[in-house]
Amino acid sequence: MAPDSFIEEIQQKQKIHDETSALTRYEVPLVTVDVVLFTVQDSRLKVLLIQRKSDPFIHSWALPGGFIHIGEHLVEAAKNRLAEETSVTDVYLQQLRAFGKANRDPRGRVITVGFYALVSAERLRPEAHANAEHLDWHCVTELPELAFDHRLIVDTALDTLEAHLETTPIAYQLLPKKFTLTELQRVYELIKEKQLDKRNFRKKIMASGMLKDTGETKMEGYHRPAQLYSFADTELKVMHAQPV
Amino acid sequence: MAPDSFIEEIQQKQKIHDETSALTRYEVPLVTVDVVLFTVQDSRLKVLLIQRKSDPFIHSWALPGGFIHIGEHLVEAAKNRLAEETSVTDVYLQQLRAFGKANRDPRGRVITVGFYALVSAERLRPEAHANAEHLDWHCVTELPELAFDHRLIVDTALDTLEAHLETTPIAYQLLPKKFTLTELQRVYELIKEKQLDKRNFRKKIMASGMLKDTGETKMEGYHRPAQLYSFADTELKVMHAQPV
DNA sequence: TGAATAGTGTCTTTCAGACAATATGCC
DNA sequence: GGCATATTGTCTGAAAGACACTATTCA
Repeated sequence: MAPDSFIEEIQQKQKIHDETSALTRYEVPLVTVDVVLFTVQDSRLKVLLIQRKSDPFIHSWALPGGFIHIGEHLVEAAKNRLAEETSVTDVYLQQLRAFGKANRDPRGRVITVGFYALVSAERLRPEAHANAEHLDWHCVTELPELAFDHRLIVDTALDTLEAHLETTPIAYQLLPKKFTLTELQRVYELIKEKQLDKRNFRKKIMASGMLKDTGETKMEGYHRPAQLYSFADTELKVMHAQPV
Repeated sequence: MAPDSFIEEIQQKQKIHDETSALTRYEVPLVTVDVVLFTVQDSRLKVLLIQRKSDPFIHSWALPGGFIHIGEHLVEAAKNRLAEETSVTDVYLQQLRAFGKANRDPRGRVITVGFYALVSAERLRPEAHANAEHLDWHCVTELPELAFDHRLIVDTALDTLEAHLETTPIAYQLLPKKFTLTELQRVYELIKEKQLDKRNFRKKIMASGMLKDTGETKMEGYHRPAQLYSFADTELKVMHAQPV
């Protein structure tokens, strides 16, 4: 091979233009993060999806995410890619696991670290949607076909979320700061996908000591107003800094 | 820069000699797998560690593991690196999660996917130790200082193992095919780090339907022989192929 | 007073945990 | 018989689950 064309080829390879060139350049697996962001809207559990603008899977829906930069901790990478792609910040983030089937990305070898995130509808800035035509919330029960193995990641997130619900006070991450017991029960019912008994639910929640009565009430419609509660442990409210 | 030296430099960069050159070559995070291999020996829960022969952390103890090859699924990579470094094969493998603090490897940006593995002492070939002077089992209660963030990975593995013990029949992975109820109870006690009541333990285990009475007995010492059991679900005995 | 949701208590069943005596084998 | 471990059942307390009526607000 002539030195000139060889240099050219090498120089070409050395330059990263976009995701695809990064993928073909190296002989090592690349690493991305993908975030399954949940919220509750209109009494439905929803996931934020982005419609892809490029191949592969052009026009398909996919999870927000992207490549990890060289100096970023994993959680930071997840936060940053989510913020860049969706303008959503200050979410509760938890790692699921790594997803690394050798053929999960047709462009090359890409391992992704999946996260789930929770955000309450009230914390969502409407601007996040304004500039992003190809970004939308989808009910977890009516998901479109997803790009890559993102369906597996979403399903893993749903299972993990349900398991965490029983062991960790995370449901409030999907609610406003002050909420009624009925609203809290709705969140549990949506995640567990089954109806719960009102008396048993309240008995259990109140016994757990998670909640603090704010003394305020909430009127909505022509009926008895409901007590408003907040989560008792303010320590738990700060974003969970997990070791990664 | 003269073309010749440029080509030379590029060619140099293109060649991966060892882990360190791979680490300095790329501007992207690299990915490894690390395996926390547990076994029960002499009534102790032990972890397999390797003494490092090179910097960083030279002479420190570390988990078996290594770089993921371009075509390997994650689990395959874990199996292969474990086999290469320790000659141990046919283990039960389960992913923990990705560990990716930006500074966890002083050589550069390395993200590792942690696994835990279970192997029964009887399945361990003695040869695995013969050729490997720098490879040894360590009691989980008396671990030396570990390289990198491997202590965090081991602690995560212990927590995960304990959690899985309650939800999945995995304890038999640490036992011979046929075992006594007392032996099974020892495994539970070692992992949970507390003593269990013999009657309550047997009641629960037998109620779960996990076990099958082999009809055989085991004599050991001058006392009543114990019944030998095996795990009932042969499906569960095959190595668990998880989606990655 | 009618409509709509908030709020509350009892009974039953199930599961976890404390607890001790008998059985079997070999010396 | 003595020794060592295997094997077995009852009682109690806690938590989960089934179940129905009263309270409050406004039109």
